[in-house]
Amino acid sequence: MSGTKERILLAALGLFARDGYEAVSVSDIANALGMTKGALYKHFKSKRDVFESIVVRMEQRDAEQANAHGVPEGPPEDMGDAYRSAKIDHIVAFGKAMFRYWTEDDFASQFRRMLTLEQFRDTEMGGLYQQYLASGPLDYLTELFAAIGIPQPRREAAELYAPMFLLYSVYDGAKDKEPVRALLDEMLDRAREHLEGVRSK
Amino acid sequence: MSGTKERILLAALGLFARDGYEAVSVSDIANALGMTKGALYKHFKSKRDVFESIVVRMEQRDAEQANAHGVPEGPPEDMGDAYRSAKIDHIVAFGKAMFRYWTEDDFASQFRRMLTLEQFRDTEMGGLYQQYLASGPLDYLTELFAAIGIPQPRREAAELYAPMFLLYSVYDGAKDKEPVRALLDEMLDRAREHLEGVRSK
DNA sequence: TTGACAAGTGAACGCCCGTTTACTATAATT
DNA sequence: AATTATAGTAAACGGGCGTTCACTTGTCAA
Repeated sequence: MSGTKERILLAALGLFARDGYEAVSVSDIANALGMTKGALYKHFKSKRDVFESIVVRMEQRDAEQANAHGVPEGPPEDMGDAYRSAKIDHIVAFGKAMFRYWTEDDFASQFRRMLTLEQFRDTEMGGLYQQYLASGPLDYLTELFAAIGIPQPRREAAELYAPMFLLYSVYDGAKDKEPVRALLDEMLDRAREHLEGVRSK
Repeated sequence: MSGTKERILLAALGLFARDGYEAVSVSDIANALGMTKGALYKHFKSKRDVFESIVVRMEQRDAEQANAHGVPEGPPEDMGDAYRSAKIDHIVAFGKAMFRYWTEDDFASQFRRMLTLEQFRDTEMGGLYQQYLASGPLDYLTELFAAIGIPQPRREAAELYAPMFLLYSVYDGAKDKEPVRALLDEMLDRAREHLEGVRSK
């Protein structure tokens, strides 16, 4: 038990997130930690093993995040306006927390960028990217909206998630991050107002 | 004049768009065309040269696209409601055309995915990605909205562009592309209705 | 007909890749 | 105190990398 395995994981993730898996050599990872590449093979059996351990680690973190901030299943039918309004508040707050998680948490932010770079390599990577960052969140929000009786739930889900998704990229390229966070909050607040104005059929 | 240079460019772009620049070897490109890598150096002086030629080619295509579908500068002040409404129609139609261009045009679609994979490598690549796909279109729409007196032009620009940007990624991962195009049209039409309801101050 | 040139082959160059191996030092267990 | 396990080094392995070079074609102008 020495924490070296963890340090290798984090260093590799940082490099994978900037250059992509193939462009990073085992020596690059080892050098970033001031060790030789031979030592790295005491902790991982291959370069691919490092990558896969990162994915496993993210799955663990994601499960924790979901338990902490997740939106539990609500009662399926006959809800009052006040209850639905509270639900909408909760979902929008959840969206803001998600944005901060994927931009400000070091591990999640780097993992997001790494997936972005690997998404077209094969169907497995494409699936992971979709699941974590594209159609996954979209489908999840669609179900939440459907469950509280919002009409056209997919369109509303896209309306809510699209600003988050766009601003991930704007955030990554922005020198000053603060206006991006502010714009995100403005847009999600406007989405919330819109949603609360929508009548369930 | 044999068109071989062009074929090399297209083959390389296809591979770069799937695997990323570093993960593609000169042999890969040559093999895709049934030639040896030595022949490739009769047309380009290095692997980097191939990449840079692709970027130059995209710049040419983009300039043509802008001339064909571009929104010219309108008269700066004192416009009637009918004129502003026509302007909004034009901008939204321009957005739909842009989406189809970046998803259905082979060259543009592959170039978009290639830039997505290279965006974090250095500031130059990051700049290109932002310019073509993230803050660039956003800033452009912001200026258009500001020019016709729409209040909070940046927020409205983000509201219009965000669905396009999200659906690029959903489109890439979708087995059936048609519902994605339909959702995009729905969302842009709703944005248009919203914009026409907004009063200029 | 000859000569220049354009386009392609295939082998070679030095270098770096991912991985394995032999070996060393330190720490923990018996 | 002797042994075993752990975590590291350094060198070597075969192979693929980007690039160059000597050489062969075919085409077209002089």
